[in-house]
Amino acid sequence: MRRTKEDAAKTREEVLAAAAEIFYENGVSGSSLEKIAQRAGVTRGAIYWHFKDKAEVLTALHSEIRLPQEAMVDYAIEHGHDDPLGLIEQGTIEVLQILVDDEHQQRVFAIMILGCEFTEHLSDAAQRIITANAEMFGKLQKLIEMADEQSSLAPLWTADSAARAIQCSMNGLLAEWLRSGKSFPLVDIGERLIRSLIRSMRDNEER
Amino acid sequence: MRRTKEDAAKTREEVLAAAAEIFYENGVSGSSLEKIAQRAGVTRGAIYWHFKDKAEVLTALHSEIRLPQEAMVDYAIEHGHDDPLGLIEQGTIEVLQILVDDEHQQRVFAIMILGCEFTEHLSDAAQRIITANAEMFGKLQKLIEMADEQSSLAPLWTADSAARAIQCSMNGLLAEWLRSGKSFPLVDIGERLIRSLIRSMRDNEER
DNA sequence: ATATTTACAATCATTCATGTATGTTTGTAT
DNA sequence: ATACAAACATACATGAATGATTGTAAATAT
Repeated sequence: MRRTKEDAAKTREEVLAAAAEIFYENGVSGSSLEKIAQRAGVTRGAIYWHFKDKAEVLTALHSEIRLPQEAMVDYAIEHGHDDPLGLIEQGTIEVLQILVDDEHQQRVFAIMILGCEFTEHLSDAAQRIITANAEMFGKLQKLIEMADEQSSLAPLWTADSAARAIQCSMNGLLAEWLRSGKSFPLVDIGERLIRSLIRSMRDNEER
Repeated sequence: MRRTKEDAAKTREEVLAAAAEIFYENGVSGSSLEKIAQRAGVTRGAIYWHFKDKAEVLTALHSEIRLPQEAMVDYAIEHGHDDPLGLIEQGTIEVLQILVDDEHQQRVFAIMILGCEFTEHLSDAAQRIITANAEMFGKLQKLIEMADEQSSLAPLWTADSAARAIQCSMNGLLAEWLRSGKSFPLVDIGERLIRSLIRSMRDNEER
């Protein structure tokens, strides 16, 4: 049995780590505190000691994550960088590189962004979403391959990466619009975004 | 009491419409069939007559939605359009315009994309996500305003729209990467995407 | 050395959604 | 006119998760 402050802090961290895994696997609503406790090697009593309820475990997970982008953006605002756009570009890439190596951050982000309602009982629905997305991607890819054969695809892009980029930005656009309560003009932003993307995908002097 | 085939089909549709609303408001896991039944003006018995369980209601909602993009993409593949990239651009904008006017589609998309785990008990966690996103957006906007004052922002963009576009594509990138099980190189795609965006935001002959 | 608090474990009662089983009414076929 | 099945409503049993309470061993304060 553990008693010291350090041990208590350790079990707290273990509970949070277990919660991230369980939430990621079963979704937040699909995860019981009992499962989390088992994964962490404790009982529910331990969880209730450190946290009020499941919601507080979730907010603890969320507050644990410090968006690296924020620090970067704050720095840029304070120092008045001479090339803000270049800073955004560079910072974004660095953030992505850091994220790729941090599994825990990935899980917490997934829980936050996707909600992760991939319960066993709803797995077929989740599966349909995934396959539908995959089909969409395949068709997009074929279309862009046609453009490539007509030599109208810029050398920066491949058919695969271009299709992926379009898919990502489109779904991101929809998700942000819906999440924000439709607080910005969808068509307006979407038009600029897709137009910029497509323009960069055309061979520069082509048209 | 209703008995004819048409009446039965009507209640089925009413159940689906109610389910979309309840799912959208409470999240899938947070919605009981009882609540859906009440909203639809029937009892749970009616739902269990038309559907096996909650999962089947969800898949019915999902299969109801026909992605307009798919029809467009299929058409393009069959007909071999001479400008595939232009077709994608145009088609995307049209899809967005249609979506803006269809509340039901918006709800179903929100359920599918976001998962919508915004239960009452988790509302503070959801709130934190929203506010964190809003803060990120504000800082991004400020940064881009700085670029604008240095006259390095292309006329196509405003600080607001540019910040929104970056936010959308970044979150979309992360979401797709996580949802697809990390099936594509995040940094690679992200670098091309953000680079294309930033380039289109710079004043053309500036650098 | 003793008291008190910490950090849990174990138990219990309650709620709540689910699934199923059965009842009831009405359309429809014969 | 009667029989049967469709389209539900009602009632009940089950199980699972929750929150609360209680117990307890060790750490820490005095």
